[in-house]
Amino acid sequence: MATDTRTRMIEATALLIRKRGYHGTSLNDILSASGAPRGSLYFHFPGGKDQLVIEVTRASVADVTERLGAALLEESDPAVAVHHIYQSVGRMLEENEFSLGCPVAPVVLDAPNNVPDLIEICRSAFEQWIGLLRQAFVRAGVPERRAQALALLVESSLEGLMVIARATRDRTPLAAVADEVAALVEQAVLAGGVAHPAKTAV
Amino acid sequence: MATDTRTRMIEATALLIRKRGYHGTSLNDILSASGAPRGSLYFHFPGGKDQLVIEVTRASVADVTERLGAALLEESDPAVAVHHIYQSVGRMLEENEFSLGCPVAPVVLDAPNNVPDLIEICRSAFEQWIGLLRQAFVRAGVPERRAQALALLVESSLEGLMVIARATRDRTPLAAVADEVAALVEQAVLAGGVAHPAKTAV
DNA sequence: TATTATGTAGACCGATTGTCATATTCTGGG
DNA sequence: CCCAGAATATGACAATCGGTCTACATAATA
Repeated sequence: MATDTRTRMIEATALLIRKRGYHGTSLNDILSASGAPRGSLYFHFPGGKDQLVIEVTRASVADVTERLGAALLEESDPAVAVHHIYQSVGRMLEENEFSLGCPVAPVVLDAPNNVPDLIEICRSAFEQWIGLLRQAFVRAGVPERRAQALALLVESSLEGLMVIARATRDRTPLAAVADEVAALVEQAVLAGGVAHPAKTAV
Repeated sequence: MATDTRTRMIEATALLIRKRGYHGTSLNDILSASGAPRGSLYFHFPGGKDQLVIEVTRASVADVTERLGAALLEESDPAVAVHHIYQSVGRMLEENEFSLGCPVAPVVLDAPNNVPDLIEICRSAFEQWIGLLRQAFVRAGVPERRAQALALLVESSLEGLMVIARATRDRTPLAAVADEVAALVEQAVLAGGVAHPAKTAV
């Protein structure tokens, strides 16, 4: 039974942070959302709110990492995989009426600087996600350097789109960017097997 | 002077919100940062914190809009202009030791849902910025639809990069994505004036 | 029954927001 | 030069909320 209360707390907190950020989520919110009594929080998380948020963020990141990795592995063409990823983010936003975003962004923008563990978790989250994307591109023949740039482009645009879509309550930007980026990835894959990539700008 | 205190409050709040978000910024923080006493806040902003944040966000958005518009006008080649924009965001991040981000994102992720004015300001901010980018691309000969997709890509990646760079305390992702996106814009400009979006212009 | 592991309740205290009565500064008219 | 009154500034105050902690209750075990 212990774990039940504990996991309910973690899940409730994960949702609330994605909705309202670190400071926007109070213990009262967490308790009423998880139906747990006040004191239980300090039994399960002696470190208080910070410890709870750290565990929540760790779990959320692991979840995203797993799903991102799976999505990239089940499609051999990374352009298709990338397209799927944008679609699934769009679906997630719509299903939650645009009130939910990335679990990491609110922590980065909102969290107190005096919790180094939390910042490290966020840093490593982005590193992992970008790394997964880069690897997928490399596997498809894109040169390392270009693969990294594309991975950054995909990850950053997704992160940004989650913010923009939340403000505009509109899913269509996701689709437009998905097309553009998928085409670019496709092009990089084709160019990667052949000569050298177009890298010059201006 | 009255306006002096008022503007100092607005400027202090703008900074704090970009650093720590809506809920992470307390009235005490604002007061001590602006050197104003408590009561003055409610004299200048009878609506309290919400009114203050609304005015602050409006001002910040106007500022960004103005600078973005100027950056896009002073360069005829939008690829170059886009490159400059990424650079200037990177510079801003570095100069502030990666503790500052977009003024709108924290409000979107963090703000209370019961202030519709605030949400509307954020929605319209993204609309304006994307519109400015789209117009610049259209002026350079990119078809409307493609221009919109590219504008979304630029804006979303910038927004995302500000979050990622803050977590990683690293400016290099900005440069990598800037190269990639500028090349893509260049390509779209070349293709736009001509016939069809064909192969890569190496 | 005694002891320990697990879970709960609510008191505590500082922080936060918003209000108010009073002080000070500014302004123009006599 | 002074004064009336409008505009602005001030910090003490109340109400609420937030996070933390200690004392208590229950269940399992020996």
